[in-house]
Amino acid sequence: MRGMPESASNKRRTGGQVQRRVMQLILDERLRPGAPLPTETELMESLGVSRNSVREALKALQALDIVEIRHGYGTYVGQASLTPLVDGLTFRALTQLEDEAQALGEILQVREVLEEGLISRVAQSVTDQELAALEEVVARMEEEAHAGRPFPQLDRTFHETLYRSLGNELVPQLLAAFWHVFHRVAGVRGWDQDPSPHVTARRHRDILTALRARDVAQAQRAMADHFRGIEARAWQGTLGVK
Amino acid sequence: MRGMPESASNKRRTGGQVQRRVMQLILDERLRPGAPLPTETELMESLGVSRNSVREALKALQALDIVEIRHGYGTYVGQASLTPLVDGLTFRALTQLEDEAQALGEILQVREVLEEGLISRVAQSVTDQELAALEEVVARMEEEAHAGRPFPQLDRTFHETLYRSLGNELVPQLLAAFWHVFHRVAGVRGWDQDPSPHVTARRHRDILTALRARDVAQAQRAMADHFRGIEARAWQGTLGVK
DNA sequence: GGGGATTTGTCCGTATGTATC
DNA sequence: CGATACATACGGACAAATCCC
Repeated sequence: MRGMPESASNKRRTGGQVQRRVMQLILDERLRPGAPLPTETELMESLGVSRNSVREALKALQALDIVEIRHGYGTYVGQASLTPLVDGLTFRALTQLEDEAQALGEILQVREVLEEGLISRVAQSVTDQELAALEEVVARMEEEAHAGRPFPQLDRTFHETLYRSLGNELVPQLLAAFWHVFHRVAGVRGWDQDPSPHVTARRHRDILTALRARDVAQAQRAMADHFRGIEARAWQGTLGVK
Repeated sequence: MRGMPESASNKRRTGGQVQRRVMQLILDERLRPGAPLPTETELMESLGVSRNSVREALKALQALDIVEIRHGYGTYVGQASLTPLVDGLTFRALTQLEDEAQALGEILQVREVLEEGLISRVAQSVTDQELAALEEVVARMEEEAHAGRPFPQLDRTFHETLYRSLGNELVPQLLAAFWHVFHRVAGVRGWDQDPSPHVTARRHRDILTALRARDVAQAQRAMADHFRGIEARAWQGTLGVK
C-alpha cells in the first residue's frame, strides 16, 4: 500500500546492479581515491533501494578495495589496491591446490619470470641515484647478515626500490602482492625462514654489482640465483614433510 | 595523551570477523570449490550473528570469488578465480591514472615481460602435440585474416594454449586477467581494433616457427614484435586524441 | 573534556522471487 | 503442476563509533 507504486523500476535489479551503479557514480563524478561518497541514506534514496541492499553492495566493493568504509564517519573511494589479489591467491593456495608447495611454486615461477625480465630493463634505465639507494639497502643487509639475523623487510625494500625507475606503478604492487602471499602461506609452514642470511645478502650484492656494470646477462643470472635460493628453502620444506 | 585508537591492535574486529570465520570454516572442513556451504540460517545460528551480517560477509566473499551464491538454491565454495583482479585493475585504469593510456601501458609492459620470459621456458618444454594445437590455431588465424576479419578470440586461445605445457595454473589465469582488463579498457576507446589482421597472424606464425626450431632468442624476438604491434595501436589512439 | 549530531554496524520481522524436486 | 527450501529485498529500530563545537 504505502511506498513506491511500481514506478517503472521493475527491472530485475539484482544486487550486482547496485554495485555497478555505485562504481558508475564514482566514474561519472570523477572521484579520486579518498574522495567522500554519499552516505548510505543518500545512496538508498538516489538509487531507490533499501539500506540493506546499499550496504551489501558497499561491502562487496569494500572487499575489492574500491570503496573504504569508516565506522561512524563515512564511505570513501578506495585505493583500488591489489589486496583482493592477495586474499584470493592466499585462499587459493590453501584450498585449491593439492598441497601448498605447488601453489608456492607457481607464484615463485611468476615472480621469477617477472623479475628476470624486469631486471634487464632496469639495467638500462637505472640512475646513479637509485644505485646509491640500492647500495644502502644492501649495506644494511650485510650488517644484519653479519649479526646472523634474517632481513625479510630489507629484501622486500630492495626489490621495491629496484623497479621504481620503470615508472610503472603496477609492477611494484604486483610483486608486493606475490611476496605477501608467498610469505603468508609459507610462513605457516616455516618455509620462509632464511637459513643463511649472508648468502642471501651476497645474492643481492651480486645483483647490484651487475647493475652497476650495466651487465644485463649477469644481472639476470644473479636474479636467477637469488630465486634458486628461495626455491631451495621451500623444496627442502616439502621433503621434510615426507 | 589519552588512549590513542591506534589501528595496530584494531584489525577489523567488526565486519571482517564474520568473513574470516566463514573462510576458516571452508579451510577447516577442507571444502573444495563447488562444495555446498551452510545456509544463511545455519550460518547465522552457528556464528551467532544476524542474517544481515551473514549476508554482508557472504557478499564480500562473493566479490572475491571465494563463495558463489545461487539465488534460491544455496551458497557454494567459489573458484577463487582472478575475477577480483580484473575488476580492480579495470576500475583502477578508469580512475586512478591520469589517462587510460598510462594504465594500459603498464598492463601491457607486465604482459610483455611475462610472456617474453615464459616463451623461453616454453621453447624448451613444448611437445609436438602442443605444437600441432598451436598450428591449428594459427591456421585459423590466417583464414580469418585472409577474409579481413580480426580474431581476438583466437589470439587469446593461442596464448592460452602456449603456456599449458608449463603446468602452472596461475600463469594462464594471470594472462587472461590482463588480457581481459586490456580489452575492456581499450575497447571503450576502440584501441583494441586490429587494423591489420594479416600482420597479427604473421606475428603468431613467426612465434610458432621459432618454437618449432626451439630457437629461444628468435621466439623472444617474435613475441616482442607482437607486443610492439599492440602498443602501436594503443599509442596511435592516444596521439589521435591530442 | 563533554555533549550532541552524523554516520556506519547490527539486529529483528516480514514479504517476495526463484530454483529444485 | 505443487511443495519446499532458499536467497532477495524492504522497513524500522537501536547500538557503536566518529567528528565537531
